[in-house]
Amino acid sequence: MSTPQQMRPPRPTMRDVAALARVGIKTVSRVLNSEPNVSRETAARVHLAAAQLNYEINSVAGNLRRSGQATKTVGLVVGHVANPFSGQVHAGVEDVLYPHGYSVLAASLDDDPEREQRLVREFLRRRVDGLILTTISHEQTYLLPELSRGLPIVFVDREPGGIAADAVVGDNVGGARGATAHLIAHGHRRIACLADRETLTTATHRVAGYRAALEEAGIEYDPSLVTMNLASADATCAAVAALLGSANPPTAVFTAQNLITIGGIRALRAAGLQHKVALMSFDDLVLADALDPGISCVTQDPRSMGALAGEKLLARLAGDDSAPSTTISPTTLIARGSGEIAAPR
Amino acid sequence: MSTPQQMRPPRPTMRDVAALARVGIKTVSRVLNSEPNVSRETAARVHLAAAQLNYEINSVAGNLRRSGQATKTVGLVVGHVANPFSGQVHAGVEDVLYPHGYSVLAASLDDDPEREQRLVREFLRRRVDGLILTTISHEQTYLLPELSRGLPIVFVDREPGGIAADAVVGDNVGGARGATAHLIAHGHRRIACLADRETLTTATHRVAGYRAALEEAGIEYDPSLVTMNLASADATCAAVAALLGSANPPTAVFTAQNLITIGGIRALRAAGLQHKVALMSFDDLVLADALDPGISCVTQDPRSMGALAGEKLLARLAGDDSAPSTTISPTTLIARGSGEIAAPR
DNA sequence: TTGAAAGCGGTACCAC
DNA sequence: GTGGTACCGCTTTCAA
Repeated sequence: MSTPQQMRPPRPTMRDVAALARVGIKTVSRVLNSEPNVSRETAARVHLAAAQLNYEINSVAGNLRRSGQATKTVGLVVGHVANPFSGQVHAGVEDVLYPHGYSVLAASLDDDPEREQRLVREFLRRRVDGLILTTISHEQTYLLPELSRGLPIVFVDREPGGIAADAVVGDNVGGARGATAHLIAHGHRRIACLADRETLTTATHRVAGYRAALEEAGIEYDPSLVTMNLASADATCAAVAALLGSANPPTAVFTAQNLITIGGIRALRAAGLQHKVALMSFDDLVLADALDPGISCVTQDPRSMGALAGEKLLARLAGDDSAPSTTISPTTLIARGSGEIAAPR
Repeated sequence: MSTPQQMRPPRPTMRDVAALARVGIKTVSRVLNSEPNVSRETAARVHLAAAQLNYEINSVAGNLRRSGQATKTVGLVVGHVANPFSGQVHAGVEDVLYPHGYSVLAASLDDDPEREQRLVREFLRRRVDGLILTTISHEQTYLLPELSRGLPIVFVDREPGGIAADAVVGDNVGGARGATAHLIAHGHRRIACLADRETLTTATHRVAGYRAALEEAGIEYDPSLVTMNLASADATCAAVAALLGSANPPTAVFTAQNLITIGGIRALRAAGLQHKVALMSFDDLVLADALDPGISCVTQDPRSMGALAGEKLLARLAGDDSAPSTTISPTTLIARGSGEIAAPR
């Protein structure tokens, strides 16, 4: 079998259209790009020829010569395309960039730090005009050459390490503090905190918010109530089960991420304690209101975070060269029942 | 303010690397593409120069001249990137295509039929090597020229209309029949069916499966129990509430899509009937097992559907020119409680 | 082993 | 209004 491409009829080029319309190639270019100074009849002939050949302009070739080799493409790296949070970020980015003619090359880390650099490298080879990144590795100094070259890079959800760059993140400290304070307001003093990997600023900031709330209430910090590096719902379920079975169990639980919340819910239900032990989640879940009790949470707006990141990128693309800034997207507390269970006395 | 691009230091080209390494440009190309017939010392000089300049090869320019102008890019259109189902499909596609060097341009329809053609057109302009599409418009004859040109196109989740092309879909008829038969086996004879827009084959096939199960059991079809064109959870909630309040209400409900299921759950709970009226869902939901009762469902595997679509595309890309085929991905029935509520007698 | 020249499919610039 | 020609950054071809 020979090369498959050779068996296919070749795609028409501008030259083919020009020949059929009996005009110069430059005139075809003018017509198809809606440039001025073409007579109506000539334009009509060109459009007819293009339609007959089913010609579609080749923007890849065009962009090669065009202004500064812009490709009108941006690269988006998210934690995992299958995670609803990532999907919302993607949607927000799309909302903002598509109307401006940008396409989005999307890829996911799959929770694999190795992939981060590989994906970015692939995007650079494709000469994307900008990058929107959710990172997983600890630092991003490998991006320094690109940054100094002026490539717009915006981080979303997680702040970059080792470099100064734009970022859009949720109010991790404030949200966690609010959630914890909410539990304290309902009389709890022994509050467990379950969080993600400590290489992620999202996780460390949420734990920091938790501690801040304790401190403000004058409650002593008990490290045995805090478990970090939880990477799955199952691991969380086991961790919570262990806490509940301990000598001095918590009366409330703060789960600092959506998968972790699922594990926490499972553990409480397995122990039959879902109406006894309070639960506050960081991030919302579908059907969280249909559970009994409903799951109280502080929630971010990932779609708006994606949109904010897209807007920041557009601004940079348009020449904004102000100092890098971090935008903090607010969180909202939603009370549904699980967070309002009072502490026993 | 002048054009921002002009203020940025220009990105180095192969010529810059060649000059610094004092070799010809073709030698740089050979080294960076790991082609044979280059001396070790020359290769070392080139690598050093490339590293000094932070040079990254421009695959866009390269692909312009390279074999058949392949761009190593595929376009993916999904229903909505923010929908977990779409995210899973995306993940499956990525799993298969990335190891083969393809990048994925992803875009979502946002439930807007208008967007479908615009997005496809944009992908064609970018000369993607293939297309994986979840469609929303009723027919896709506009793709005929591309199909006859040999562009690989694989439909996923929903079958194409008016054209013969590869497709990967769930077992909509079989899954719906199984779900309905499950309810019948628990004594139900008045089973409501709530489904999506009738322009979608997924919706019509699921209703067909529902009817097939009734027929097999010798139950007469009652059109008043079937509501189609439900586009949201809220609309479904209202529709179910109306059915429950009618003179001869259903004893069981089959919700034929995940958003519709959410509406159904809300309606049953609002009426306090979640333990009286049985519910079977098409597609699973996060936390469906944590509800009381747990939500029984037939579930597809969207990630595997995405992967199957990716594999079909790879085969076409490799020259497979067999007749278009439709792959049916099986469904699994998961019993959790809501589907096993017996009919009153 | 190496490199000069042509060309991929368009756009920029400048004559006509 | 129209079109020729150089050229974007790379690969291909072919000669040295």
